[in-house]
Order: sequence, then structure tokens, then C-alpha cells
Amino acid sequence: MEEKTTPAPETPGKDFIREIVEDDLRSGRHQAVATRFPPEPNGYLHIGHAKSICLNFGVAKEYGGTCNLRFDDTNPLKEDVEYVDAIEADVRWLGFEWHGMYYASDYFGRLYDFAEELIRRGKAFVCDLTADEVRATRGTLTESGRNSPYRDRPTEESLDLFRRMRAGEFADGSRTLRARIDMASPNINLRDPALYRIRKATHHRTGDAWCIYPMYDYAHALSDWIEGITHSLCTLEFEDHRPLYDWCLIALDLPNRPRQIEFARLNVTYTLLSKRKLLQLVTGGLVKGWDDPRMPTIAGLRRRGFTPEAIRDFADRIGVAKRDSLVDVALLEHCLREDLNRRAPRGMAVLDPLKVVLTNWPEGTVDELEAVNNPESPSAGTRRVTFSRELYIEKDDFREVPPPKYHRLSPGQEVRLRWGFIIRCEEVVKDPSTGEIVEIRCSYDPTSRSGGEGAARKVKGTIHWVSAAHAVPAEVRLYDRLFTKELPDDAPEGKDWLCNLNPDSLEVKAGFVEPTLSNAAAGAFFQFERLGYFSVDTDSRPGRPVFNRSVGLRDSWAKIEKKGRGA
RNA sequence: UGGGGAGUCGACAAGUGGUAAGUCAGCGGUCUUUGGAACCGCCUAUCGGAGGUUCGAAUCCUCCCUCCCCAGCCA
Repeated sequence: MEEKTTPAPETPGKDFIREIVEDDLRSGRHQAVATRFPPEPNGYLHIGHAKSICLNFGVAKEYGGTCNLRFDDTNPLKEDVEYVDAIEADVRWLGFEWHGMYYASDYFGRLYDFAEELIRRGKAFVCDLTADEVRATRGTLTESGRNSPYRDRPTEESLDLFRRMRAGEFADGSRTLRARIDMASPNINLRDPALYRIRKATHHRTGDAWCIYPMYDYAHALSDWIEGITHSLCTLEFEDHRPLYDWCLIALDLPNRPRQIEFARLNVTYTLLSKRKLLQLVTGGLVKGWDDPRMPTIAGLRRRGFTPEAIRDFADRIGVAKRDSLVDVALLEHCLREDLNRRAPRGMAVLDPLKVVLTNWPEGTVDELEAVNNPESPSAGTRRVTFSRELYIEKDDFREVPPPKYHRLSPGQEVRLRWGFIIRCEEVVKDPSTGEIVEIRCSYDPTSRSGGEGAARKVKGTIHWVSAAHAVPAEVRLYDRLFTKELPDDAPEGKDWLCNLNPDSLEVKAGFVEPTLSNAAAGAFFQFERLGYFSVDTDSRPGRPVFNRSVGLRDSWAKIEKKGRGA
């Protein structure tokens, strides 16, 4: 190796993992980086996995290396092909391409051979203790454990027993292959951990070919080595497994060992990222599936209307470090808004319709108004929207008694209809029996047509609308955070996280959208002016569109109003 | 009480001995046919605490405090 004579170039802002990778490349320790994303196919990927995916694939891409997708499928009891298919689709959707797609189960044969070698080297033994007995002899955090009575049985005997374990001669749980390390180690993971257990279960890929399955620590280290992984990135809870990871490779004298590096897993406010709990939400029917738009899963975020770009940007912004952190969900939402503001075509939709009749508009006539598709992007062009005598506006855009600073419609006041005319409220029609406002009668200013000379007038507010006769009924699903607490696990004594579920996380509106939105394809996204970003749900049908609110627009009026009420 | 980690603005997060970036949130304002977007300000962090080394420390040393992870034949 050459001596470095030039100082390392300054690379401020890089996270500690990229610094390590750069050092290794610079020093010649590695010619190229190889990483892997190793999900267990026992659930759907979520935003926390997205962080890891962006890291692993991102590092590989940035330094001209490779990243594999590897399914860590060593526990047939929990895993399923449904999950491998979903994971594959999610990684691809996020925008990453793997160098190779592998399964830990691809290596079962080699892993088995390595295990025999470990026995031959005196580094592993077959133990006849039951799980309970192992637990009883493991010791505690402060007391060392006791050696298994089988720890020193002859190599040949362990070898024979291990072969018979594989052959299916023994019952589940009756024996394990254990590493021979140190029952007195202060690191509990090193107290002769199990390497193989008997599980007479059908594996989703290998079927019934095996009845013994390797444990994570063993399988993971060797799978990494087999694939030539240089940097094995994982989360903090595996930090004290690293000595065992290294032990597996050293015990077999394997050269060019991969290096495990741990980083902090992602936590997001108002969000749960535990596979077990997410599974519980799904199986318990508390949400409508893994892809429920309220779920933090990649599938859920996708259906909600998140873009891969927004998620990748989020991953970039939260960074990578070792300290436990709780990221504000507002940052995720911000990333989506920023992306969609640039790219989403605008449209008008009314979610809580209130009828407006323009009394001086000639009955039976319509007008075609020109509307800009995206003020942020002139190339998006314009479209025509139909205007007529009867319109729907948002209930919230009219107040009989306007609060201070209210810029919208109220008796005697003017408001501009976006891309249309300026109107004045002349009369409020109520249902005589209920007192409910059923219709607003207004006059319009014919000279104020958008683009016309009378349109230059300053009017306090602009509101969106839809032509009653032309608008298309649409189902609009408004989502709110799934949990009412920043930390959903923070439950009072005797209760659990389920008590923090937000009962109002979904509100369905029967609204109207402008005709151009009628046949939008599932997945298409729009900004409904003044309301937020919406995407077309997979439940949508031509002429009967269904929209999901992906994220609302920032709403400074809501803040003013809230403040007014508070004062 | 064992071992492994971590503590920098409300939240993320740079900084690696030379005198505390940036982003989100929040606040105020400009502008505006989305109370959107954009733009401009503010957000006055002495860096968990106490000592010490040094001309000089968030960065080095010592002690202390707090938080997280580990006792699955789960990953």
C-alpha cells in the first residue's frame, strides 16, 4: 500500500458512512464499493426502509459501485412471496436498480458446508438443550452464563448430529448448532449463540428441501461475504452483533471481510414504523391494507400520492448519523409539496358545495374561460373551463357574518372567481325550516372577465368554483395523521399505542371536480387550487373519479383564523 | 450493577483545535387573479454538566449526568 502524501480533500457535509467509504477507496483498501439492501420478506417496506434503500443504493451509485437486493429469508415461519413481490416493486418504484437480486436461501447449501467446517474447526457444536434450558444458562446482563454440557462433545459427534439434524431425524426445538465462543462474554450475543435451528416448515422458495435454517447473524455475515459486499450498512440495534458478524468470518478464515457499519433508524412524528404493529393494523382491519394511504409503507405513500422524488429528497435531507432522532413529519410533507408544486397540473374542485346563482347571467348560456395549468411551469399550457349561471363554491368560502380579515364572499362583498369574473353577493337564500344556507345569489361584473379590462380591479380574495351543470361528481378522500400523538407508543398506564389511533384519519367527501379531471388515470396527481395536492386513487373509474388528498396546501388563513379564535 | 452506542437552535444536521453552516417548523413582512408559490427578515444555540490542557476547544484529557440498544432456537 502506498503512503499518502497529500492531505485528504475536504468533503464537508458528507455523512460518516460516506466518509468511511471515501477513505477506503482513497486508501486502496477497496477498488470499488459493494453494498446491499437486505429486507426480510415478512412485511411491506416503509419509509424507514426507504432511508436505508436510498443510503445503500445511493452510496453505490455515487462511488461507482454496486448494490444488491437480497432477501434475508432465513425464517420460513414469517416469510411469504407476497412480500418479496411487493418489496421488489417498491424498490423499483423508488427509482433504484439492483446489481443482483439474491436470496439468503440461495446460499443454504454453502452456508451448511461452512457450518460443517466450523464444527470441524472446533468452533461450533450441536447442543441438545431446549430453548428454556438455553435461556436458563445464558446468564443475565450482569452475570455470566454457564457452558452447555454438550459444549465439549467430540467433533465427530457434533458432525454426525448436525447431519442428522439436516436429515430431519430430530424434532423442532430439540437441538441447535451453537457457536463455541464464550459463555462469560459481557456481550450476550457472544455467549455461544445459536447458528442453526430445526424448523420443519415449508420455505417459500426452497420448499421442504431444508428442515434446518441458519440464524440471522450467521447467514447475514456469510451472505455478505459471498456477494463480496464491502460495506454492510445496518441499523444501530445491530451494533453489538458486530463482534459476532466478524467472528463468523474470522472463524472460517475468510479473506476480504465486509465491514458492518451501523446508523440510526428513522423515526417520524405521528408515525409508527414497527413491522409488527403495521401488520397488526392490517390484520386487525384498522386500515384497509398495506397500501392504505394512511400507512407509512412505500405502497401506502405511493397510493397516497407521494412521488419517488419527494421520498428520495426526504432521505437526503434527514441525513445519516448515529444519534436517535425523531424527524418531523412536516419535513416529509414539505418535500412532497415542493416536488408537486413544480409538477402538478392545477385544477378546480369543490369539496363542500354551496350553490351560487349569478342573477344577471343570461339563462342557458355558457362561457369558456382560459385557465393556466401550472403557474410554475408555463410549458404546461392552458385549458378551457366552462362557466355558467349556476356554480358551486366551497361552503367555507362564504360567511354570512365574516370574521375580521376574511377575504372571501359575504353579503354585499365582492370576490373574484379564479380565471372568471368578479361577483358580488346580493342575497342569501335559506331553508325556511332549518335556517340552513342553501343558495347564494350574486351579480357578476361583465367587464371583469379574466384578462378583460375590468379584471384589473383589486379584489380582496379569489376563490375557486365549478360549474354546477358541468362539474363531475367525485369522491374525495381526506386523510389526516393516523395517530393523535407525536409518539404513538406513548400511551397512558395500562393502555397501548392503539388508543392513540386518530378516529378522524379519513374523511370522505362527495364533491365536484371540473370536467377535465373526470377521466384522469390512477396515480395522476393534481393540485386542486387552494386546497392541496390530490392523486387519483386506484378505485377511480372513468366518469366517477376518486381522489386522495396527498397533502394540503399551506394554509395561512387557517392560522389567522385560529389565532383570532384564541385571542 | 455487565456490555455496546449517543448527547450541537423546537426538529433534523454540518463542524474533526482558530473563535457555531444549512434545512424543516415557528414568527414578521414584500409580492400575488391559488390567504399557494416566490422573495426578504427574525428565530439572539457558548455546543449535556463540571474541571483541566492550550494564546485559543463543540472539537484534546478527566470525572459526572441523561437517553437508546442487548438476556429470541426473530431479523
